[in-house]
Amino acid sequence: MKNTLTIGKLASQAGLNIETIRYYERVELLPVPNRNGSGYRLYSKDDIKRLHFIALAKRHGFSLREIKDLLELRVDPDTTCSDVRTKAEDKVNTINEKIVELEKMKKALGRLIDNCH
Amino acid sequence: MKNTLTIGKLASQAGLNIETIRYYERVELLPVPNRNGSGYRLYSKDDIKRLHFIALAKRHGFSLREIKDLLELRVDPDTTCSDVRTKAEDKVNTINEKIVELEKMKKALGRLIDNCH
DNA sequence: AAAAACACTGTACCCTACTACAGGTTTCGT
DNA sequence: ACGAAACCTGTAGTAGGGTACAGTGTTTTT
Repeated sequence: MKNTLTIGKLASQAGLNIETIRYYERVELLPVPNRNGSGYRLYSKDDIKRLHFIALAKRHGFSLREIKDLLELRVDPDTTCSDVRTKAEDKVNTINEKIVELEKMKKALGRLIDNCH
Repeated sequence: MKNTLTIGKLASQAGLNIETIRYYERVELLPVPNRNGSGYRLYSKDDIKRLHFIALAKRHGFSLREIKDLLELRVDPDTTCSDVRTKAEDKVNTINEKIVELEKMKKALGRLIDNCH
C-alpha cells in the first residue's frame, strides 16, 4: 500500500502519457491519489495494475464508462455480495458473447484463406 | 448482385443512421454504390453483410481504419493469394490474442464472484 | 548554486466516428 | 395532382478520448 510512484514513473510503467493519467483522474477512472508535501501525486503498484486492466478492457472495445463500471464492481461498498455476483456474471456473459463473435470472425477469415487455392 | 435497396432501406436493415452510411462511403469503408437515373444510391444484400461485419469488428475494438484493412483482404486484386493468406493468418493471430485476453478478464471476474462468500 | 528534469493547474486543441441541418430534387401514397 | 416522405450535396456541430502547451513551483544532477 505504500505510495511511492510519481506520475512520471507511473506513466512510463503503464506505457501511457502523463496527461492521460491526469485525464483518467478527471473522469474518475483512477481514484484521487495522495499527494506529498508539495502537491505531487503519489501512486502505488495497485494503480499500475488498474491501468493495465483499463488498457486490456479498452482493447476489447469497452468504453471508459463501461470500464468504470467494471472497476467499481471491485470496490463499491454500497453493493451487496449478491449485487456483485449478479453484475459480474452479467459481465462474464458479455465476454462470452464477445468470444463467440471472435470465433465467427476467425471462421470468416479461415474461409478467406481456404478460398485461396 | 441486383442492386435494389435505397439508402434508407439499407440503413434500417443494418440498424444504422443514413448519414452513417454516407459517412462510411466517404471514408471508403463502403464501395461507391451504383446510382439510379436520378442519382439515388442503390445497394445490394452484400452491402448489408458488409455493414454487419463492420459492426461486428467495431464491437471488438477494431478502428474503422483496421476494419478497412480487414475488408480489403477480400477484394484487393493487387494482392496475391499468399499475401491474402499471410494477412489473414495475421488477423487470426490478433483475434486469438483477443480471446486469450478475454479469458483472463473472465477469470478476474470469476475470482471476484468467488471472493464473495 | 544553477541548470535540467519533473511536477502542478488551467485552458485549448486534436482525432475519430458520427449526427444534424439547410436548401433543393424525386418518388410515393391517396 | 399534390403533399409527405425519401433522396441528394455540402457544411457544421458533437461526444469520446486523449494531447499539448503556458506559466509556475520543486527536486535532482553536476
